[in-house]
Amino acid sequence: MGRKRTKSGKIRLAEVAEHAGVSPITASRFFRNPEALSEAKRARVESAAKELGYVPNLAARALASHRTEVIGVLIPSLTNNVFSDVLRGIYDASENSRYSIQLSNTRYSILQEEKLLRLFLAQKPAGLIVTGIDQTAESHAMLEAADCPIMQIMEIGPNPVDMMIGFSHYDAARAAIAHLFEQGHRRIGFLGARMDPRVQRRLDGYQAAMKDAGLFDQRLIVATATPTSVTLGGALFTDLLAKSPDIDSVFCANDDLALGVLFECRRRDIAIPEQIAIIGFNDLEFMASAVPTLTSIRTNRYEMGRMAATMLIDAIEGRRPEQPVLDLGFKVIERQSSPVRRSDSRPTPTGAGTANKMVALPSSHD
Amino acid sequence: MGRKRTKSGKIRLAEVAEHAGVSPITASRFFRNPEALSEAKRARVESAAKELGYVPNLAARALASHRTEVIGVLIPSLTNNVFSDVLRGIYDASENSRYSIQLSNTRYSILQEEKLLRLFLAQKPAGLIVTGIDQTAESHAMLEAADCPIMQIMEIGPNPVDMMIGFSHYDAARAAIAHLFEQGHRRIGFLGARMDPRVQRRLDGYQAAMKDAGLFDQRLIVATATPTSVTLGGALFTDLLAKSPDIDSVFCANDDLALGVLFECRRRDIAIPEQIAIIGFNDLEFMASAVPTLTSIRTNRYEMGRMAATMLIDAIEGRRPEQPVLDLGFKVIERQSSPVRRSDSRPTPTGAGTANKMVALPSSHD
DNA sequence: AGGAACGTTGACAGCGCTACCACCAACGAC
DNA sequence: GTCGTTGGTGGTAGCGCTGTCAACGTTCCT
Repeated sequence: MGRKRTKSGKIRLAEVAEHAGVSPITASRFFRNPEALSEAKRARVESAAKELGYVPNLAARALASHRTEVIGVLIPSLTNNVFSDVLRGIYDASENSRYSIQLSNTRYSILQEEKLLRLFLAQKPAGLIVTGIDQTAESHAMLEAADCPIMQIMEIGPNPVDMMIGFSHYDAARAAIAHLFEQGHRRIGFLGARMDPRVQRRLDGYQAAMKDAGLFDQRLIVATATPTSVTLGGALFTDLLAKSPDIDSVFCANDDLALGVLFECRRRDIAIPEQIAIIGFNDLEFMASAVPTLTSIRTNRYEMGRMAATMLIDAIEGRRPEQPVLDLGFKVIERQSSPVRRSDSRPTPTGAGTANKMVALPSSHD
Repeated sequence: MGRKRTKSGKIRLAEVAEHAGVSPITASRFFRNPEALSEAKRARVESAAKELGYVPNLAARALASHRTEVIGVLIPSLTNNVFSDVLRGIYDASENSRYSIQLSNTRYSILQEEKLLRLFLAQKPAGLIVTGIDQTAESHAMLEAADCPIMQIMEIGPNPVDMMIGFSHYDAARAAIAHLFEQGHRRIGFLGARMDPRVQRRLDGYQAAMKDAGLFDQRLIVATATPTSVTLGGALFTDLLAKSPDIDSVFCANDDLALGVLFECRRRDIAIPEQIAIIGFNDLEFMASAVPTLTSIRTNRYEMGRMAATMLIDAIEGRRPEQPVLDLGFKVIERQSSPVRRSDSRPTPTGAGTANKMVALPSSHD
């Protein structure tokens, strides 16, 4: 059939064109912009390609067209459940597109991020997804100068490079504290691990809420740069108890820590929620299953990834979104670990806001 | 300086060569095989490249050389913690190599895997990492015919396509059951979710061990195709209790299920380990932190990913391993959820093997 | 001394595809 | 009827790099 083959025996576009009785350029157009072809030729090329089992050579395409069909994704961690949900959304959204995902791990280092960004940009990606809004100045400049759509995820903030999708960690933390206030708690501890920018903003939200209520106390805060884990949750809670034995509740910056606190309370025979209330962050699956079930802040991680990739692909293909910044909000999911305190139903401290329970809140941008 | 530039303003190899006062091909060799150059030219090219900020065009390289520097990775799930550990190992190992990772999600479908394999192979990857040993016949044929190194991970089995790294899920399950036998348990339930080939083999191992001991009972098995979760663990355990109220222990095919069982026991006021012993699989981090701490089978997931990528890269570069199949084994990690039963110290049933506690076992291939 | 052998370098010709421009018919507007 | 205009098509000329092979100088052997 095909008289000329590449050494590897692969079918080239020229063979398809010949088989279909059209010029190579017409065949090429079929794959890039089928609408430009007449009905007849389109059908001919299509059947020829199928018959020959043609698969385009992406390297040649990239070389000739000066662009690739690669979407670069920079995330800080592969271990963290939070990111695997986001990633799943990204992969799902890209699956039926022509774009492929190129994933890299910054390990929570903005210097590493800068290095990877340089690497990515050199290959002219079709688009880029980066985590957060805390890039180095150099990274920021590169992103600004990039000639492809950029999507920042996980957070929203004031100066999007291009598009942005996320939620306010600050507001979410405030809502968590507001919830505990409503339930009658006053001595609310904070547990944080890793302390990346997003956790830091949760801490900021916590501090603001506590200060507004006149309840701030430095001794209520236990934070570490150590990567998060369930075990660490127990350890941090132990520290917290040592510093502030009189706490009535704990806000954990993520759910792993909350689970660790739950187990530590079991070990110490501390009753949840009677002695200590717990609220987590992210609403991982196990929170609804624990005993007692654990209150948490639900964030739309899968949706965030899916939307990010979808919007990015749209932008790549010229369909720029009307609204480049999307706030996916969060929900306070109330469970057994933070019920209303009947015995102590003081009014909600002022200034702490009033989160509607179980209702999605678009986070107002700081 | 550079008088000729690509439209995008990028430095090309030719510029570097000119700047260094050598021919383009010499400059090219510097990046592929620096040892072939003389000391002097090597230094000249190196400094010229650095000075100009040269970044090679991978598309052009791929087109000219008929190969890419991409390692394709096919995994069944992005959600499962197990795979994120493996992936982290793969990414870590590839990070300082010239190879980049192209990840795709088969969603536990061998048909999807076949499709993705076809796609990958068309782009001539430098190497391929696939999960498990249960490919379609078509996939298997493609892998056999591929002209790049192939690594199968997560399992070991009799007929490696090329290289293989993993452990025997069958043996690991048998070791889990042997451990429970040793502790004096007889009515051992099995809980399984998803029932992918690896979980199936764990079930096989469980069944074989139980049959060998003359303790097999179909009513002890609860398995579902539903994806795993902590909540599901509770539900499956509830089913198990309904079918076999007299169980003395449960082998959970993964740790999420084990955690779900733990919580369900709390809800039902079933004492662990006094009434029911629990053993999980994978030894996720939280198992050591739960109350009581949970016995599990430790598998070397990160190491598996790291070794897989390392060996694959070695093979790509011509350093084929002396031993193409690597058994990473497993460990029984004994914790509070499965202590020795003093009150009932019958001898270990025969035929169930005797796993050395806490000692790594290379899994003998079925 | 002559030749082989080696290490180092360069010229040339593409890899498979697409950007760019030119072309041609068919059509309507004036 | 002439002129644009449009939609469809094709020719040409690379994209930036590397495979291949030839050529060169040097060293070592006989």
